[in-house]
Amino acid sequence: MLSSTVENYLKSLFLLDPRGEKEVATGELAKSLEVTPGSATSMIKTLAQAGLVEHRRHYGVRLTTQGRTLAVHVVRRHRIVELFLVNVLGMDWSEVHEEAEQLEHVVSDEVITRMDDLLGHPSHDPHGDPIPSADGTLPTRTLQTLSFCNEGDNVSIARIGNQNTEFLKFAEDNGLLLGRTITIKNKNEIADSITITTHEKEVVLGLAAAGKIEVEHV
Amino acid sequence: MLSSTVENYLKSLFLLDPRGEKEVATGELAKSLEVTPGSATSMIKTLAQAGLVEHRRHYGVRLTTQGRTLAVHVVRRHRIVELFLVNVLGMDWSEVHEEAEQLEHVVSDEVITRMDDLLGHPSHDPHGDPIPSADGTLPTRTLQTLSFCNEGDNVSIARIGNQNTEFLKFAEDNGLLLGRTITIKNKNEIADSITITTHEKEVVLGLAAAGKIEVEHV
DNA sequence: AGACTCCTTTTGATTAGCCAAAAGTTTAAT
DNA sequence: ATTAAACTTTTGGCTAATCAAAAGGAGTCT
Repeated sequence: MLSSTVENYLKSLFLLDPRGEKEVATGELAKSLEVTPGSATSMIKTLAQAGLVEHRRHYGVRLTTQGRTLAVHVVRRHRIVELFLVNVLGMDWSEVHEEAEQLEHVVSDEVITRMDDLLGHPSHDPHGDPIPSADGTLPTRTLQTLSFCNEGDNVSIARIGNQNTEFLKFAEDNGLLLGRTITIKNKNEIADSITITTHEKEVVLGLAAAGKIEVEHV
Repeated sequence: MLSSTVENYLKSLFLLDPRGEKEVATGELAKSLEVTPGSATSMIKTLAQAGLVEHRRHYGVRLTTQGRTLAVHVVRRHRIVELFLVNVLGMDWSEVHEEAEQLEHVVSDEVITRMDDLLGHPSHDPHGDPIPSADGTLPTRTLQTLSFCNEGDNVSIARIGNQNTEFLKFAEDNGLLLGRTITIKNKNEIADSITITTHEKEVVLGLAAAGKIEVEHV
């Protein structure tokens, strides 16, 4: 059995590079796990030893096929648990991330399978992130961030790429919910802001925040 | 936050002495946690330091009020999770103990409260063990073990005091389910056995096994 | 090339838990 | 009153994971 720590390192590596396209820098990994770079280096060595990552000293680290498979399963557990907490236990999507962060390391495959059945084999979690299937395949969608949309675009919200509770509460309060259709009223690169309308409401976002919201054209 | 290890020590102390009547021996505690006596001794010191237990060297250890409160909450989490896994996810009562053993350390109070609501504030878990309420009170019942019953007694099964999967499967296969009414057909102290009937079936049990089954007279 | 900056890696320490085995206590038995 | 048996505690050592701080690479700018 993998320790929670190892699972978290693998998960972070996966989330920092879901396609396995690049090498992840030690510092980037360390930051995402909130450990010092030295800690990350030594864990990378351990993971490399175990064949879960490939490490080129001073350049970066990349999941092996084996490591990626394990990482995907952690992510699957996380996302199914999140959706379960929202759909079955009625929790708020803004508060389930932390909880799932713990549960992902202890729920058995048996439980995950049953939750998945009960939920009807969902393809996405409450934040719009894809749920890997049991065999490790990931549904793909081509999304665009809100910050790249242009004035007049009509788009539907597909994913919120920020798990921060405050951010999610803000989104919820302003009608920025998955599936909602919104219109880009104004975009101002200089002012670094974007104005959108959803139903009646008008909301102004900074472009950094808008970069965390992904949409599909309708 | 308490570590899982500390929670397990507290829980074991509670289960070995639910009423807080006696001092628990180091060896007994060590055996129940499957650690060496030396490990138990050193953890006992840590717990005593933290004010969670009282320790009389060479005599035994006992939960303080504070320690007991924490232990009861761990037990509450465990039992609610068990019932949830059975009633909501449809798992078999024989397989939920191990799962709950892990989950009890990570599920938040929020989740436990919601599970409890969904389950309708149950008083007992799938094995007939009482579920402490959120304020720490335990429902009490006066039960008798099957091994103390006499020929001709008509009793209803109230609790199975053995979490072993094999044992629970055996019980299930032989109709020894909570709430079932059974009749004691024969008891033979010399042969160390007891014969009972449930519906049509006749089952013979050793007295040790019968000692793990608790019943209520009807 | 030399110097500088920004990373990464190494080193040395720390903490929680665990074990094996030595040393110490208690109790019971002669 | 000794001795033995059974148990508990202590000691020393191990592993996983962490951090702080020193040392080491890589790339950049002059």
